[in-house]
Amino acid sequence: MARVNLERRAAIGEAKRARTRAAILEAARACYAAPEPVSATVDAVTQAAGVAKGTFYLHFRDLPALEAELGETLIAELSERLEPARLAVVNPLTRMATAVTILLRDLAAAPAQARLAARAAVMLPDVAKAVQARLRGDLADAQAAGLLAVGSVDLAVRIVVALVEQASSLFSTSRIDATAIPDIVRAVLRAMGCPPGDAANRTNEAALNADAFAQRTSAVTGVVS
Amino acid sequence: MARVNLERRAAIGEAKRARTRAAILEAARACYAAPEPVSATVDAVTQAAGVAKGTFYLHFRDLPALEAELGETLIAELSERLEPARLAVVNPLTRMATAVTILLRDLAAAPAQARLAARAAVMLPDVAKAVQARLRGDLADAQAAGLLAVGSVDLAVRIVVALVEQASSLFSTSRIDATAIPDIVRAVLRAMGCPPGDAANRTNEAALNADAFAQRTSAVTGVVS
DNA sequence: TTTCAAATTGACCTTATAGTCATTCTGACA
DNA sequence: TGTCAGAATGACTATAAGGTCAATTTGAAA
Repeated sequence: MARVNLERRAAIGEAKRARTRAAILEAARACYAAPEPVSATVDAVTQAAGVAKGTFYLHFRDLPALEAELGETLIAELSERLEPARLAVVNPLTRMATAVTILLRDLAAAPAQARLAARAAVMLPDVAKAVQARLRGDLADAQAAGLLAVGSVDLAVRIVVALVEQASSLFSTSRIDATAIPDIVRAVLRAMGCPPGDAANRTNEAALNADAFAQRTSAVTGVVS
Repeated sequence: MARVNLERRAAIGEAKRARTRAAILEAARACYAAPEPVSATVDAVTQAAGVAKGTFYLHFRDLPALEAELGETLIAELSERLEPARLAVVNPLTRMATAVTILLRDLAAAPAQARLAARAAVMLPDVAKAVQARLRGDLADAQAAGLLAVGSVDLAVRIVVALVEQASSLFSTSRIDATAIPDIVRAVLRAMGCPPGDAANRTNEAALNADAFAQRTSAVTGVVS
């Protein structure tokens, strides 16, 4: 009887395995983004993915492990979405305003994504941390340039995060729509210390920047049902 | 054998009953205000109260029913704490700033109370609604007086709530202390549309108002361990 | 067509929590 | 001091969720 090539054999299942793993991740995204909070359980995820419960544990140690991976994906997507525009804007406050505008537009356009983001910010500290790191950089620059009225950069970061998270939560429940975005961005800038007129100007500039970098939205938001 | 007076008999246990009920409510407060989020379960509450599980169900239909009652108590306490100062301030934005200052000072002084408030705002929508009703009144007045840069009163309310909730959460984890309060109040006022200088003036005025109404703090915050 | 390592399955176990109820305890009154 | 309605108890059931594993299915290679 002919010998079986074990290494070859070991590679056979990889495609199938990868497909199942992706299905579980995708189902988890859908669960976390569901309109009424489906409690994110292993049973719910596996049922949504159409696989048996045991299969879950072949691919992830437990639910937190899956959440961590999902979080990394979200961070990568956010980064890919925001960095190009951020790199193109020199003034730190306008840069921050541009990123906030793009982010809020995406969230307004995709409530499911907004729900996912809102929950990720609460449940996945790493996602929040990664976003805040960039924000902290911008605000530290602003402080160095004498543009920041808030005493500590850390507090300024918290203020921006609070406003964006609130907006995200309002988008996710459709209590506001995209037309409120400039109002929110102006409020963020004013909170940072911009005089009202200056805040309005920067918000307009941020909107133009966001227009210029508006391509590829679907690549990010199209994934979630 | 002498007859027993049944109506009289029915009233016998009332004091005992009321004491047990109060103990359960108090234990629930402690659970919700615990440093690391003790999951609020019937078992946890009854154990903290030193009563058997069945006793809980003699006094409350279920956990949501207890939470609703706890929420009403919190609303009443907040109202008692904030209304006197609010009634004394004429300008709506300064009134709002005064209320925010008093609230944040209380929360800074009592982390357990801050934790309770932070969780109540998320878990007990009625508490949040009641507070927001007052806030909405102030901000509607401000809009009528042309003091509001935010387009909709509703959005303005959300912005203030977001900032106060973020602050509450930071107090509850001791990531900021009371010295940050003026910074936060100024940021709130600026977000509403006050020019930076005006925001600073109103914040100072609010601090003086808060000083004047600083009595009785212990009556509110002393309850929670 | 047969083989077999890997992938998958789902019944089963464990733990945590909600909620019930027959039984026991308590204490003011007769 | 004995009575007994009401208060309290805690063992009990039911359910939901995490996690395991012996048995079954899959599919490329032989």
